[in-house]
Amino acid sequence: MCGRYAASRSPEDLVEEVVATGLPVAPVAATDRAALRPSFNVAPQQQVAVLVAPRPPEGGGDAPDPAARLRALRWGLVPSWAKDPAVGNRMINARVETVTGKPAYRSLVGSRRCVLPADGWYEWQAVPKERSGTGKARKQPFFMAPPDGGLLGLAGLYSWWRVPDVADPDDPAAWLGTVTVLTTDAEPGLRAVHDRMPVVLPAEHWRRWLDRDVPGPEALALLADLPTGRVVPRPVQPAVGNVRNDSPALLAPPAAEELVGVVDPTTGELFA
DNA sequence: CCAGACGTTGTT
DNA sequence: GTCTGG
DNA sequence: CCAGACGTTGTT
DNA sequence: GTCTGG
Repeated sequence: MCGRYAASRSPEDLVEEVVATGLPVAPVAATDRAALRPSFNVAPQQQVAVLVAPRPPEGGGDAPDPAARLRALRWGLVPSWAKDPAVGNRMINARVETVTGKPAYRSLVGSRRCVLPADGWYEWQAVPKERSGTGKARKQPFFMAPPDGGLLGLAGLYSWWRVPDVADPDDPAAWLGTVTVLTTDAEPGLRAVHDRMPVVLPAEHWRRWLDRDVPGPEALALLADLPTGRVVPRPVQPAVGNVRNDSPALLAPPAAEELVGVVDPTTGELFA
């Protein structure tokens, strides 16, 4: 499901676009700026741009800073009890149906919710070998995105904790920030490619989803009955499979011969 | 009780 | 087959 | 998610 | 940390 996506906007453009939705966002910290490289091929274990809640009031009685923050977090959640950060290799997704029952995720639902800004995400359609002209099993990548190029917000959970081995709290290595993407059943228009998809949260829900004062169950209720049809699939270059490839050319339509045996998800028929 | 996992996807 | 690296 | 490795010794 | 498996 969601193990690869595109996020090609600069941090400054992201902030501007999110502010335009009505959600205040603080300027990007210099330390995060360098990590927030625009990319057409974002992969697990990389630093990704994540919207997190406004900073809670510090000390006593101060009003909270109302602005959300755009932070760089590592994709692949590492819970604070993890002895080996390699557990994050497997925790790139959390099923929304079961998230409240999972030890690795349950505690995050109440106060560590986030939004991952994205252009769209990639899914690979399995092409059975008997259908592909070559007689070999293949996978054809699709890009799922709004036709108008609009910004998506993927619902996620994150973790942020002090690494005890590093003495200096000002050392960037003294803190580990990681994130996972919530997944759900694919909407009907996408199921011919893949049966799961990330939870795509409309911009009008971002503020409450991020709000630490909104209890977990109430926040999860925001994810029920989300609108469908905003995202449409289109076949793209197989080169997207290698994360070292990163350019807008990945989104070009493949040659017709690449699509032998591939089901057009918009019609359910094979590509001609 | 301690030891060990803690996750999702897709596939034959 | 399974894990790591990107 | 896919691509690519899958190993050890000793050396700078 | 917290739950499951033994």
